[in-house]
Amino acid sequence: MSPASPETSIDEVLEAMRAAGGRVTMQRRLVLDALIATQPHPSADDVTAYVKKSNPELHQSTVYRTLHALADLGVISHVHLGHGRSVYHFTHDASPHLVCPSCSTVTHLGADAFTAVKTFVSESTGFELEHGHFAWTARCPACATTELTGTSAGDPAIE
Amino acid sequence: MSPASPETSIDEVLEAMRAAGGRVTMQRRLVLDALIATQPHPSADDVTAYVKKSNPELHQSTVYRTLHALADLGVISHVHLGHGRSVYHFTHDASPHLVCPSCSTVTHLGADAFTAVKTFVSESTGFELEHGHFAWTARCPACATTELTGTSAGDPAIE
DNA sequence: TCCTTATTGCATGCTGAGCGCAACAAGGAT
DNA sequence: ATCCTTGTTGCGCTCAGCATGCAATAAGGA
Repeated sequence: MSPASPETSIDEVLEAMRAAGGRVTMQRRLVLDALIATQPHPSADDVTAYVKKSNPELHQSTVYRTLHALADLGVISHVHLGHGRSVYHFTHDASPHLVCPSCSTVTHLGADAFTAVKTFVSESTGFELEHGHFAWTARCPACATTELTGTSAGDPAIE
Repeated sequence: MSPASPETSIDEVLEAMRAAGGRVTMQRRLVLDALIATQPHPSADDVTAYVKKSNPELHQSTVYRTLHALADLGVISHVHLGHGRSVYHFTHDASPHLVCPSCSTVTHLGADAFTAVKTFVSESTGFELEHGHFAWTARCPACATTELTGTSAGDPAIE
């Protein structure tokens, strides 16, 4: 997949971990690999599954711990998509995730649009919106037109 | 607590359940009571705890099932606040919940502000924002001023 | 090369939520 | 007022997602 921006270069990230007193292990390299390969919206399970395809012995808790370490480093963060599910993305993705309540498709609000919204909310309420931690529910254009009939009914793919 | 708006009148809601083919039971009345008493941001556990204070024999799964029934009826909906936690609110609260990443305080974006944001997003992206299912992360004014120093550090009260 | 200590793998634990089933009861029909 | 259908309840169990204690292992500075 696209090597993404500078700070997602695997070696750079690993170097940052080392600088922070951590250690560079094969497992962490593999998890980072998988994280990049499974972008843009992998769950912890997705990452684990990807790694295990080539390295079945790598344990799930190692993935979770690496994910935590990366989050502590500020390189990635996770977003809750509903119920237990949450997905991981590189921090430089600076706009909210949008989840369609009908088809569960995950997209991003554009950074520009987010900035505009953020500014508006900040000026009118004093709250500083952040794009992390939670997805925003937003019916995608396709579903919005398809389901002009039912108001709140539909098929709640996301709960 | 405040009896809230018309459709949160307990009897009215119970009548709606009956009209929908459901049955009016003491348990449901108790859960509704608790739901109102514990507003504005009760978790399923909060509701259960409240009910059990006076009716210890009412089982937790009854609470979950009643909550589901009320959600099916469209009377309430739940919002994910992070990890496992989710809170229930009456559907007429028509704006997103805001959770401060520092102090965990839960508030609402005003309905007017939400409408403005929704319109903007709809016109610029075609996505129809909804206020349900997920809270929005927003640093509250108090924390925003307090933590001018740390950019993304702070104390992640919410993960 | 050595030695400290971060990390791993495994098993186990935890929390929020949901389900199957038999007993029970709401409430329309009689 | 009584009956009978069928939605609900309480209980115990399951499940998914995530975390953690511990002994063994290995990174990497000295």
